[in-house]
Amino acid sequence: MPELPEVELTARNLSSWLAGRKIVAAAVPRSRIVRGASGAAIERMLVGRRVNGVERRGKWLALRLSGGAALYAHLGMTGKWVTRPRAEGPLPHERARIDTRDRSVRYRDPRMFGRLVPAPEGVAPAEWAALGIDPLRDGLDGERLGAAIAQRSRAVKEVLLDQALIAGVGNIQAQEALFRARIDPRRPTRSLTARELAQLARGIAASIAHTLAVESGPEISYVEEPGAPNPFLIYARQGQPCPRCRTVLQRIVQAGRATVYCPRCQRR
DNA sequence: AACGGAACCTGAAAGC
DNA sequence: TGCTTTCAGGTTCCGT
Repeated sequence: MPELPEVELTARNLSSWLAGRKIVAAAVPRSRIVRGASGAAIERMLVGRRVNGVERRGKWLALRLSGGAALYAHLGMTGKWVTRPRAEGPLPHERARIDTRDRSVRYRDPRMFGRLVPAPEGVAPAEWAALGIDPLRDGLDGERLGAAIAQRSRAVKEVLLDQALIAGVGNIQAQEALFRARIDPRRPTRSLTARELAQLARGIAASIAHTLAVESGPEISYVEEPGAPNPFLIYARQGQPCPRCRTVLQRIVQAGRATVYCPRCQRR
């Protein structure tokens, strides 16, 4: 279940697998992942084209193709791009495959919340165009963060999940960043001081950098998967002691999503 | 306009 | 053991 760091690592992997190479075959069976187009249309767009590069913005990916075309992709909750030998058969929940002369790249997605959006003329889908500041691509400091979110009255944790404001932060990164910044997730966003906004911007950057460092590799594991380690400071650690002050971490629900926080060292 | 809640899906873990 | 419930890091849509 990917957020900015996992999508960034996916973009790097896809780039190393595909950039500069020609697509010799593609298979995109009909599924709800493909909307507003047919799988066959995606196959036609891909085959014969060269992959110029892979771009990420927020939780979206863009495969830039020769001739000005692009394939936009979102991983949803359970989407994952992996590479396999061309001779290997379809993986469980495989929704697409892209083959070069010497490798096969597969898209797996059990829950099918992901998306594949063809753009033969390169025109980005509305979801891509609507994305806000990307902390990794655009850089984020207290001032820019404040300009994006400061007037909001909703809880800061909920506002951080709005992709139109800050792109790529999801339920884990929001919790981790607020913990690092020592800010209570329930605080009305507009109550944050300039100093706290600066701390939060640093917290977001630090959490993303930490996640990138610990998760990099050709098969990115998501923390909710069976047997996967939890590399996070507080995510899903309710009931455990705070790593900073040993107070028991609490779990609450905000806008239908779980939030874990330390009631002592995250300031109200 | 903004908000909460349900919906979209499957699979694994926890509960009974 | 096996059935039921809950939960999951995604977005979107609908009613208020």
